[in-house]
Amino acid sequence: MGAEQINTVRRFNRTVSARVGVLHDHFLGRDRPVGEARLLWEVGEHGQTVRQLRERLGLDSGYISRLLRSLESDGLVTMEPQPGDKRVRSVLLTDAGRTERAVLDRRSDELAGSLLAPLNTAQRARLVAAMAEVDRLLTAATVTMEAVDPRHPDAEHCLRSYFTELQERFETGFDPALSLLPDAGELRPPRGLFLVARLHGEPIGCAGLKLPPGAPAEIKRMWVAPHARRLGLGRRFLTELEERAVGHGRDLLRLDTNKALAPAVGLYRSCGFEEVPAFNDEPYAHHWFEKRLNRGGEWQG
Amino acid sequence: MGAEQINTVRRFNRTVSARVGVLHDHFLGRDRPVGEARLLWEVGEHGQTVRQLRERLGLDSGYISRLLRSLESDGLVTMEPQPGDKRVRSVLLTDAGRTERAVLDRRSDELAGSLLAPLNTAQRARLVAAMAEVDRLLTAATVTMEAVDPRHPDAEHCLRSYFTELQERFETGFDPALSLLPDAGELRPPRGLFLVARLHGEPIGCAGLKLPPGAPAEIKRMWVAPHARRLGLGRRFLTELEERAVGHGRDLLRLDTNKALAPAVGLYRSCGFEEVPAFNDEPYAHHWFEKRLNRGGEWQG
DNA sequence: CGGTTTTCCTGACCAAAGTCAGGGAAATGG
DNA sequence: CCATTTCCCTGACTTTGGTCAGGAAAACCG
Repeated sequence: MGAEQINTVRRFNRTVSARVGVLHDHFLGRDRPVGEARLLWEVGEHGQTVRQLRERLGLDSGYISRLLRSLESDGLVTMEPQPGDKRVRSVLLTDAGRTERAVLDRRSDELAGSLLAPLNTAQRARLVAAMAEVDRLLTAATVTMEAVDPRHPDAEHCLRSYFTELQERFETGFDPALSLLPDAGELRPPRGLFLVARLHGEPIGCAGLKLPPGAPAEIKRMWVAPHARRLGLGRRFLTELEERAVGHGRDLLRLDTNKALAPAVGLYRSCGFEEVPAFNDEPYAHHWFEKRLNRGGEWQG
Repeated sequence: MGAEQINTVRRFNRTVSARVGVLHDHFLGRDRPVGEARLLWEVGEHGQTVRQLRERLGLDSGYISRLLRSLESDGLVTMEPQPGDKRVRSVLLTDAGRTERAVLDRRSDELAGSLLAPLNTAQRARLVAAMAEVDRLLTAATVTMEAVDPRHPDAEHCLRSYFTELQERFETGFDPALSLLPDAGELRPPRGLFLVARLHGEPIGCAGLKLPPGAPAEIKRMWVAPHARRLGLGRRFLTELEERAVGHGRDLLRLDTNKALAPAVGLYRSCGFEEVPAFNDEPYAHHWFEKRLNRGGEWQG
């Protein structure tokens, strides 16, 4: 990335910290400490466990406990042990808490309005569009990818969602028993690997890589959660898997896919995969692709 | 502004506070309090007066004095009375201070880099472009406009810059003595008014309005500093002056201008001004415009 | 020249934010 | 069923950020 880009980002950071960051906190915490206000906000309509709050806000457990006690004594939240595990405590908003949260909500609207107010219609439209773009791309940049065991709860969550989606999208439905499904062992070192993408700790996508000895590497079970699409995650999965395949000394990467997954087919093509004749008997596949990896992983960014 | 716009801005505020704001402070203040780090940064290469620092950071005078003393005892800054006015104290970075500031600088680069790193080339380019747009428009939204006395130092600063610019741009040069210059009294209530635009307290533009009894209102001496152009300030001045003219019961607004000021001529046209025959003997004018204000001030956002 | 204003500094004070060590109850794992 | 771990709470503590009232020195103004 160029120095010019870095400078633009720095100017942005500066302007936005000053204009949005500071105001945000002052608006939010007008009649109660910012910490409490943020916490109240994070509890949300449906309640949260203490652990979830701690992770999301990145605060010390003792500190958060004290903040919660303060909110509780103000009658804004109630706390009760979870049925399943009585060590874990759930935090719920009371009616008063909900009211207070609505106030924060309104302030947040006010702040947003105050940013737009001095601008004319055309400028507003442009600012809002640019903000949406920044939001989308920063969110994309926040997504982490990590290799995990295919039995990991996050991995299993993604796989279940993946199969459910296939059932809905394939004309013929989808029966895992008929498909050439790799078992977990094939997607776990040393015979393969399995990536999970997460946003704020929540799993939002997965992709597996088979590394069979003496045969080309093969991508399996790539999936991105519907609400996380259009963030370039598919591309990022492919790049990451290519790099890892190269790292394992492979020079050819394969995959098969179903015609119902049109966006995926387009993605493969645009990432340099070429359609080839069937290289397996997967009954649900209509397209087979492969890509040479000689100097792979550098085709884009 | 629509609910959809507000929501986009709110999502933006949230994402950006979390990603940029928090990181910004933590990166900056890794080994010294954020307050001190920000202050050290603001002192900058060329030094600042205490007053300038106070205004820019918006901090209490006692607080800033203590922060400075702490930086001084760490050997990062020196303070000395200004030659001209010994009450005012100038803050200067020592070599150690410069080194420390360079560290902050590098961290700021790192933060910027870490935001871009997970993205591919195309995404980076789009993010940087969108950030530049947000920066530009938020800066525009930060500009304040205030009516001041034409003798106010900020007003005089703008007027001097304005005349200097006219001298450079007019083919014939510009001699104030030959021009139909309103005296200060004509641009001060009750006979008129004078607006100054400021960004972070610095004057960056001006515009005067004559409200002669029994004659149409007239715009005079509109100027925007070169570094603040393309922010829509010209439009904003016109809108503001139109509103104020309407507020004073006027229904016609006039102005004259020189052909060397092409962008201004374009602006007047696009804001609904129509060219009319000369209505005065201004020797430096080539174009005369007017605009009906029946329901003025609502033509745009 | 004498009163007023400006500029910065000082000391006293405070709340918010955060850290750390430990402890009790519940769950887990051999 | 016992040792270990997990989860949270508690109390004691520190740092940071910030306010306020006043005060000394310099500059300004009539």
